[in-house]
Amino acid sequence: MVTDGTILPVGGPARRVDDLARAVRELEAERPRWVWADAREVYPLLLAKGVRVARCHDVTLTEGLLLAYEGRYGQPRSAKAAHARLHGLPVPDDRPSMPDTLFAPEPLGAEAVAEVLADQLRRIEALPEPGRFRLLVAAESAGALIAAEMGHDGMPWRRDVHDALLTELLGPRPVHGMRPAKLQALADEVSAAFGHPVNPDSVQQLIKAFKGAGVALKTTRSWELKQLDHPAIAPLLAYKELARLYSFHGWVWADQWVRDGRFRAEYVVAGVVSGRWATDGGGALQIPKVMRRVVVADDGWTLIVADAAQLEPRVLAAMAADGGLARAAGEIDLYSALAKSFGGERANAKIAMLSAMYGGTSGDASKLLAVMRQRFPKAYQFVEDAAKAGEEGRLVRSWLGRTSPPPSEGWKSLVSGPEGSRAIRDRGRFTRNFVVQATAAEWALVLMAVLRGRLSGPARLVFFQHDEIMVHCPLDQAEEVMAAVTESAAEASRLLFGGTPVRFPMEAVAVSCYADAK
DNA sequence: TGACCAAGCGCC
DNA sequence: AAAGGGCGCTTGGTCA
Repeated sequence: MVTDGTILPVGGPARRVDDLARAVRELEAERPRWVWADAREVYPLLLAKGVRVARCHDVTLTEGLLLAYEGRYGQPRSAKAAHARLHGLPVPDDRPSMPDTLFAPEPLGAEAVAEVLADQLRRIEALPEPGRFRLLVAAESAGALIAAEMGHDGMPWRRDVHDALLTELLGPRPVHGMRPAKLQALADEVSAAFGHPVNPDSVQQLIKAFKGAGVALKTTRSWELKQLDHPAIAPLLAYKELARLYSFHGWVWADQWVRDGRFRAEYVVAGVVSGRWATDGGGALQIPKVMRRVVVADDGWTLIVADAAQLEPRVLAAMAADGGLARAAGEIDLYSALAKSFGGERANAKIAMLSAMYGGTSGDASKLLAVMRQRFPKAYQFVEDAAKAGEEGRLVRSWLGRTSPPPSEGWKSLVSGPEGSRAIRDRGRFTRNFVVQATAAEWALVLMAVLRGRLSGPARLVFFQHDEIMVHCPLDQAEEVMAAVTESAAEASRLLFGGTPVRFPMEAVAVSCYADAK
């Protein structure tokens, strides 16, 4: 627990404090922007003491953004490393692959952090679009606060409902090392269908067993299995689905991750190169939809759930300033609005957009992409340029300046070899997708930062999944929180794209159970 | 025994 | 319904 530290006011002398949490609480009344080396190390300790802050500048996250922009992706980004670089000293390695050096025993002094901050602000001002990058830094730093708060507050998770659901699907919780009854019954059915014991968790055993039954398989992916006709298929598919539920989000998982009626996830801000969040244990971003019925608001409280509709194509329309696409993106259902350009077929419009953003080539994609190129030339060109940059080994950037990692040495050597064209295509698909995914991620980050600032009283953000948010609040706050969500979406759009005609609809619903949100 | 990889599939 | 970019997480299986 942090009970002492140093506070360095702007322009003033450093002040040692015995009780850092208390000092922060008192100074927070003036709404300062706290600068700290790493929110992940500081903020959970403050939250544990009941202290929350409105704004911060996270030096580590900012250094990561700046290094990537400068083409130095992957260099140590901690405040300590940044300080060492400034002074030409040996740089401590703080990459995730070096866990034992992640938390330096000796923290950086406040004066040194201030020095790194000043350097960062200089580097930001020297960028071609400092205003955009400042917004990115503010949103990323707000994300650090939100991630820590969500980990602290937790999403409501009813263990009794969870247990009932698992028991219904799998049978009662088994003793250690045993399969639940229904899972074992399915495994027995699979073995019976082959006439000998087969472990359905073993790819090797399955492929061998199918080979013995005259069925040649390259993989045991469910979509491949579904095309086969064999008595083992049905129980095997059922087994795979339930086994995943059991091992990923079963009783053992709940023992580890659910306490006091809350699932406390460990989010990793900027854990994905595109700026999406990742998780460090708990799998908060991969909770199966069937588990949503376990997320239930407290008595007298409600869950406000909202997701941004068709966020990525809207982001593309706004970035590319494509008039036609922007007009379609002024509608609630973008794909329906596009349908008439694609022979009246909404599904075709969707394929065309997704193929453009992800680099798809299968099926009807190329024909539909030709239509896209003709009808929405600026949007088409925007993603083509991103793909070309990647294929040529160049960097690409999001709207606010988050920058893709440079190609690896391995890629560069691959390019001239026999696998070269494949490597080039893969890299093009990556950068094509990066500009859209990264900008969508920063839109969502800005939305959350704005929304967090608008929440009052006990309302709390408790869940975030790429383009979807959840707020837990007392019932009588439901209306104001729903309005705040919609207003925050509009504000995020304005902050990123100014007066774009593109709309970013974010309809919020109030439900007592997450499963009722759709 | 532990480290590491591949397969597979959940989410967006 | 999926295609396809990004992830996390578990199991089985191999190798030192």
